[in-house]
Amino acid sequence: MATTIRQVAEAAGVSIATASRALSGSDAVVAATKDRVVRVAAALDYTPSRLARGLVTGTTGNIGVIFPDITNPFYTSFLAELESLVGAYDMGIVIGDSHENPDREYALVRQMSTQVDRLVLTSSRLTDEQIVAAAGRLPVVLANRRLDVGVVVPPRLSQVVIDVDAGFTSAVTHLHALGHRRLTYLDGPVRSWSARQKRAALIRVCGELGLNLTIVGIERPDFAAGLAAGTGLDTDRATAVLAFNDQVALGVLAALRACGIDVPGRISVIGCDDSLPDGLAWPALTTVDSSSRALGALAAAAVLNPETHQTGSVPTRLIVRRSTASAVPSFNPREEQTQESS
Amino acid sequence: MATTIRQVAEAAGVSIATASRALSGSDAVVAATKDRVVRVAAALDYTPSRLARGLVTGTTGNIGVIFPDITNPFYTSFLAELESLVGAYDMGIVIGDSHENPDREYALVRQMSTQVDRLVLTSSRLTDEQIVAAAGRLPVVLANRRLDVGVVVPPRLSQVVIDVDAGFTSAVTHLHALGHRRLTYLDGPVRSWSARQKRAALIRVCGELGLNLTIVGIERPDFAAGLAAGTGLDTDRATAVLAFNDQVALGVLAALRACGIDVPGRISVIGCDDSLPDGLAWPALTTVDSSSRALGALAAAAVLNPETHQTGSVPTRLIVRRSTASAVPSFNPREEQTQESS
DNA sequence: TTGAAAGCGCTAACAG
DNA sequence: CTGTTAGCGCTTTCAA
Repeated sequence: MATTIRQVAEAAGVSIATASRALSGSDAVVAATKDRVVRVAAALDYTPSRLARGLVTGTTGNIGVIFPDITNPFYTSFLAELESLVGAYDMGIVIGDSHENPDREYALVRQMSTQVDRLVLTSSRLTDEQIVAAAGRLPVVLANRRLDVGVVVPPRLSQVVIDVDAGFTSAVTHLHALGHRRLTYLDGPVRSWSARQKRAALIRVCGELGLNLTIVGIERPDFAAGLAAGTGLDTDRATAVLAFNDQVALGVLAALRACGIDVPGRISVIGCDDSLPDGLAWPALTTVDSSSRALGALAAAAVLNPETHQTGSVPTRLIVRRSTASAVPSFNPREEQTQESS
Repeated sequence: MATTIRQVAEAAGVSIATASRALSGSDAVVAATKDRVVRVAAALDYTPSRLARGLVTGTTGNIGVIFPDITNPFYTSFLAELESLVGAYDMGIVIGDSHENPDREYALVRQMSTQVDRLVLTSSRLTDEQIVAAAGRLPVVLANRRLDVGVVVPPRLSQVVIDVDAGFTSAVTHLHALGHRRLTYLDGPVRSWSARQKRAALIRVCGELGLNLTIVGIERPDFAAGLAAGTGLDTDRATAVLAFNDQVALGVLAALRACGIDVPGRISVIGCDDSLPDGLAWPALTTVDSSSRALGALAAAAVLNPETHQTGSVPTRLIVRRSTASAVPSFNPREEQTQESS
């Protein structure tokens, strides 16, 4: 069994209360005693039980983070940033992977709520009601998701998001200026709030500029899905492809390369997120830059300051690289098509 | 405040002991009572406190996992696999990122030891003594690391590793058969046990086959480092490059492509690990396949069975793809060089 | 400045 | 079958 404070107290010849005070740096204990206790504790390799402390103080020193898929680099870098910032206050981090399953996510929320001080829900697949309920148990930070307008936001619920509007507007404007008129969008997960945001922005801008938009659903927003989508791509239907994220765009790039379709000569490709190290994509990928690290930083700030309701938003902007160029003159121009989705 | 078992007991008109028994599925409760308690608990949205339960039972239902760098996909997929397997038993997962810092790692070990049942140390940068000390506090699973021969292994310490020997032997043999005689190796982190293993295997095989080996140290085993190393590569010194992992190899590939150096025409490249989705690398990367997912599965098995000391090892094998080919005849053959390291 | 005692929420003997 | 009681390790009043 591990050393307890009781053993420390006995070895130091003081009461448990005094030992506790000495160890927690209370000023209500004389220096000599304090020193002795601290020394004894070190000698005994004493580590205070977080469980016991948590039970009495009501705070555990842990924060919980839940993802839909921990394999996705978007969440990994989010987590890395959050960890760096929060870890400095020596708080522990409890993680949970919902595997995109709302039921499992809610089970995780309940399980965690008894052992963490605050909860970070990334791209939550829960309903607004469930999220509000969770916020009733403990302070919650919603990341990459916002409650619907009209839902009353509980006091201890913070929301940090990525504002895709500017970036997507630039992306489509950029394509339009290059002469593109038909765009295919590879959409994100069905339950994803951010996917909905991106889709809405896209539909709006394409409508304004008069671009024909084809929306294609994919299974998971990863490289393999992009590869599959890129392989079956109808190059007659569009001269440009925009992907939900960089992983998917990378897959598209690989597929087109394998098919011998030139990028950006025959078709232009745009990604989203900054998850890719510079030089990985070939050709270099034009992308809507939106840092999940920055989102992690925002979440960390909200976590560390749970009393004040926080709202934050990460800006996006277009980074133009090699994968976009002028649209080729259409060989067999078709009649105008209406927007469709799958 | 959250609902406690006491409130459930009162509302159901039973003692808290009975409530506890009913909720934990004990058979020593009559069905009617049990039903009533369970129903009341559900109505009150009761969630048992893991802290309180842990304090009395001595088991928390959590496992701790510590990494040197959670950003590295090697650990991400390790974690994903571990999580799937362990999560099924609804155990929680507490993570810690040591940032390659042994002091921080040991602090994490201590902090975690009071709130998890078992600890998984991946690629630990601790000393053997520290690891043995940790195993004295709680069952430990060492992943991607093994204690030095001669160190007595404590009863509750399991060790799971990747056996790089076969894979690296094949890799060098493969290069040798293609006519390569000069090989550059991009080495892994200084404190890494697995890097030492790979280096040792390489030195041995190169010695046996008579290949000239140049070992180059890199900072972090990631894409950027590979890019840097690839850019400054001395193509006179070697006709083949072997990288510590696929991330680094990918960087080398990108650098050579940018420099207009043909792969595998001018130089062959080999990676390590299976962290890359198929089709990502261009040209397709010949690699020493070693699954970190498989390592995660081994770790999960050891975690779930802590009483029996476990030892496991993931096999490796060479997967030949496009990035390796015959060595070009040397234009300016130099005199034989001896092995060196940097 | 220190100690005694209460109690955080829960489980596990031990009686009844 | 159920209730009473005694803690798990710690912090925090309240007295001394």
